[in-house]
Amino acid sequence: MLKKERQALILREVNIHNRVVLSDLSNVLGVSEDTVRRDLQELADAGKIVKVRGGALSKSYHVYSYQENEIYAYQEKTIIARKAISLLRDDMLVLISGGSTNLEIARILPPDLRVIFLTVSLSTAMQLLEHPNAETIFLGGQLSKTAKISVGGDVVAQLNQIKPDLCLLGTNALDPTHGLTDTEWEVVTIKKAMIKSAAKTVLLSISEKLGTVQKIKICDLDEADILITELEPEHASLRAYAAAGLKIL
Amino acid sequence: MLKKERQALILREVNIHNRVVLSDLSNVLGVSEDTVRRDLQELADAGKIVKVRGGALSKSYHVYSYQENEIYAYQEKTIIARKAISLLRDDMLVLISGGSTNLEIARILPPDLRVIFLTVSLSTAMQLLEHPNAETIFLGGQLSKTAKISVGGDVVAQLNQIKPDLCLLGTNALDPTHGLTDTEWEVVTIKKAMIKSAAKTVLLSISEKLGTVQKIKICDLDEADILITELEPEHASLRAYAAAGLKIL
DNA sequence: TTATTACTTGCAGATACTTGCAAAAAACAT
DNA sequence: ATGTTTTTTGCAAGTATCTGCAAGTAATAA
Repeated sequence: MLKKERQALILREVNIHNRVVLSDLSNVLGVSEDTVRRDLQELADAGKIVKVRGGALSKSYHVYSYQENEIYAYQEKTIIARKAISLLRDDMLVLISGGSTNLEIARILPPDLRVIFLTVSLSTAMQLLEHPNAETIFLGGQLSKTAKISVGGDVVAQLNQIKPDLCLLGTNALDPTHGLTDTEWEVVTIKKAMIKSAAKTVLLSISEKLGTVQKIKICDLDEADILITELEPEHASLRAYAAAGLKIL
Repeated sequence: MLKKERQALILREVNIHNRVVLSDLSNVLGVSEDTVRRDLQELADAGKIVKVRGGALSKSYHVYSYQENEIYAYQEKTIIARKAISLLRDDMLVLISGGSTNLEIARILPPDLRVIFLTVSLSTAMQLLEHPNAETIFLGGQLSKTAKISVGGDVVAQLNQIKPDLCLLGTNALDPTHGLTDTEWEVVTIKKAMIKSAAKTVLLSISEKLGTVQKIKICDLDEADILITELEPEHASLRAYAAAGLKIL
């Protein structure tokens, strides 16, 4: 059998069934596993499949790619993400919300970190799945078209039954006197439940959002524990938040 | 034998069998391998065949290679999606699985259709959220890294408590005698529960998957109700499935 | 931990390809 | 027809690629 023929057959198999196993291919094609492995490697190098240990997967299963340039204030969010990651330890149970900062956390999560994540956000979940050692549990429910997260009583009920070590909460608006606020009733309900559920709540916010207020209140600042921004902890604009009882990172 | 004559024979052989092997041609034509190699090279230079090491392939054989970013068999999947959509009615409760065919359904869903979707697939859910009138409920649980769907007992338990009108099930492998099969234990468990839960199950499959078998069985064909492929319902390769009790669309 | 499985690397035999060349064949002109 | 030119062909030497094996390493499972 010609090499190209063999590779075309492999590619076809991957495209039809989404995955192939190396040893199966070796049997079916009548060549050594080494040869199949090299074929898979070539197809992967050509970007036609995704090579994984013991076989290969169709590329369409990995279409979710996110373009860092499109994210507003990308630099700041990366700094925040790094700080947040420093709080994570192996075997923690971490509740994580949606938003681009949390997406960035999921993206740059150290590969060897073994954490169990609970999330209500579709995009955060998608990104977490790319991580080799993270386990991801999605709290299901009715999906909000705007926020792209699970909302509704079911989610709150599920949140009441768990006790995560940490909640990484993306914020919409944050103010020393008005506390944590947001725009959507459904989202507020979920965030309230998340904060109540977690042992510690970490607020993630770019400094631009400091001192801004939205229409619906989630909670006062003292109900959260840690605030992470891209600024130095001693920065003047953070003093009011430290005074409100938040630990600043 | 004249050179032109020889090349015409080679070209015919390539067009009929999609492939030729250099050594075979040398024997059949009674010329040295070098000569055949030069002939193949000329035909390749003229763009009539594709030269590969050890032989040559017909140009159409390479169709599979040149659809990089596109979904595999996109045309076929669109046809299937349209047929599946014809089954949907306002106010139906529809269970929908993952896979690119279901993604296409979600993408081309008529905007005025008011359907409640239940899904375990992250990407299907994402796409459904783009629809103005569809309500989407995500059945949460532990997420499978490979299939990107919720798996585990929780999901099965949730599925047991609902009675959807329709289940749109993307298939991996389908065979008249071996029934519906798949590659992953967790996925099989979920699909079983989906089929059991729904009043009617619709199997979505491109014709290439017909007659293929994977390692783990989901169910026999008679446990599903409708089969949708891109082929005409009367097509010969569908007869065995109709005989097994499936309605063909 | 150990056992197992998959992967990497290097290597050697096999196979296929390139190049140059000279003989054979074909084409052409006289 | 005959000789000349051009093209084609087969061969040989050297090179490149492919393939399977083996030893060692890394990742995963028990």
